[in-house]
Amino acid sequence: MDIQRKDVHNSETPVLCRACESRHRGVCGALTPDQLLQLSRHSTRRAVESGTELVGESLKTTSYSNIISGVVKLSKMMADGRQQIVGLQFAPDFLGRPFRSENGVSAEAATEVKVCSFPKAAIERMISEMPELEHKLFEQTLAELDEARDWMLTLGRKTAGEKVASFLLLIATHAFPDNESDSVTFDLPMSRTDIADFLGLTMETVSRQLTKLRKDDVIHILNNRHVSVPDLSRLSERAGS
Amino acid sequence: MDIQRKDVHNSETPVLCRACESRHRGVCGALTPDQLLQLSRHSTRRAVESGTELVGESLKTTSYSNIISGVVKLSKMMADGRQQIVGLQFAPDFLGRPFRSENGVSAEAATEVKVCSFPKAAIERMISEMPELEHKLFEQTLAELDEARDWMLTLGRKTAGEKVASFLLLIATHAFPDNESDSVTFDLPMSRTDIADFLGLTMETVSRQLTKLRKDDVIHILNNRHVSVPDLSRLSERAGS
DNA sequence: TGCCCGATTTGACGCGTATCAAAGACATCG
DNA sequence: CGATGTCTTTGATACGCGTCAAATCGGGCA
Repeated sequence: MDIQRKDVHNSETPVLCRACESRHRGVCGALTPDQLLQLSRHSTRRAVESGTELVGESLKTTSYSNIISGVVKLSKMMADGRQQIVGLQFAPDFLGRPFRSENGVSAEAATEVKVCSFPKAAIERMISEMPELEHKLFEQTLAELDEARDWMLTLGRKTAGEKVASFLLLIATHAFPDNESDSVTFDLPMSRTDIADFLGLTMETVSRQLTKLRKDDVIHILNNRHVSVPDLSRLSERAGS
Repeated sequence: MDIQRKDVHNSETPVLCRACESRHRGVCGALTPDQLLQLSRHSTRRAVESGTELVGESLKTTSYSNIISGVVKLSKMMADGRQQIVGLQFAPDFLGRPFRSENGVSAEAATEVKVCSFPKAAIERMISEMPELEHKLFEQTLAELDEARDWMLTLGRKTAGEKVASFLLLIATHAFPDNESDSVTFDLPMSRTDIADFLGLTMETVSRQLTKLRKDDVIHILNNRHVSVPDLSRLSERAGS
């Protein structure tokens, strides 16, 4: 089972509502059936391949999207090319921030991504008419802020080994939000270079730390992407706390 | 002129409204005179000294505050004591997040801080009655998220020298949001240890980098706290971008 | 199947920052 | 005004991670 598959719903209806209504961070739980219908008239569903830039300067300013499946990375870059991934978004997160033109974050598909997009004007009208909807977006933003701050602790204070373990734990958690057992299997949604850019490390250091976790039998890796964690608590220990 | 003084308004009226109504990130611009009056009946204004914990487990859950003056640091700590400051809040920021009990961030006065507090119940009632107010809080949260992500780039990808320059720039900017000239003078709102915890460095490294900036005449420091920057653009170069 | 090319791993080495320790500055209080 | 304690600076050394380079892996395609 891979991450993408995990977050796909089996409905084929190309409307925003069906894609996300039952998910906690989705934006549509706040809408009435009528409103969903209205919104879905303007929405378009599409799949983009890994590496596609979803938000640079262009797309974001004209539309918003719900992530149906896949993983999107948000990143910042310095003038000299140094890059930092500042967040990962999983289905059913909302992509594109209201009331902002742009602040220098670019969004790129980390895996193959399916999104349901609709025009900026449509969602902004609905927001102004429906406090409920704004509340939903507010909740997601608060959750993102929490995640950003958690990650600041990781970036600023953890060792390379702890960072890599934290990353694996993050992916395991998001891929299986309600996993109860102590073991998990999943696919890494991104390359070693991306992981390094997320952790503030180099590719080589990420690789070495993964090797160390493998040698210590904390994880198993197949084909560079399939990861299985036999005991989550041992991984958690490695992550610091 | 020091940072605290800068953000104090000259009104002595102990109501929330007077303290923040004209500031961009204040929460009260959205309220009508009647509502301000109503709210100010429940509000209490107080000053706390540097080092006081404003939000650990206790205070935050029962009240919200507007920062009238001073600087508040938000931090996270690992089990073994490693600490990371995940944000600084200046007047007229709002302290205490709606719809959340707590997520492990503690808030501590970095300088002497004046706050205007009011009961959780009062603000939550007003929020539910006034979309405007929620919108205002949403805007602040979005701004905090931007700042958090900017700082993630600093933590993950900048060198010690760039980090320290970025910090000075941050303080200069927040102390004088609309400074036009190329030179500024301000007081550091916190100790070297705090700065280190904000930058993901050690105290010693912060000290060495400050010394280097001083030797290169990018900044001047008096009494370990008074900083003057003759040319902001030179400091900005040191910060990376 | 075998070749090719990008991604990943592994190795050797250097640098930047942490660590440990001591000296110096500054504020408080007798 | 000098003693005391805390914060800051400075110095010497160690080590983790970055850098550069080469080897190996894995997937795509003929």
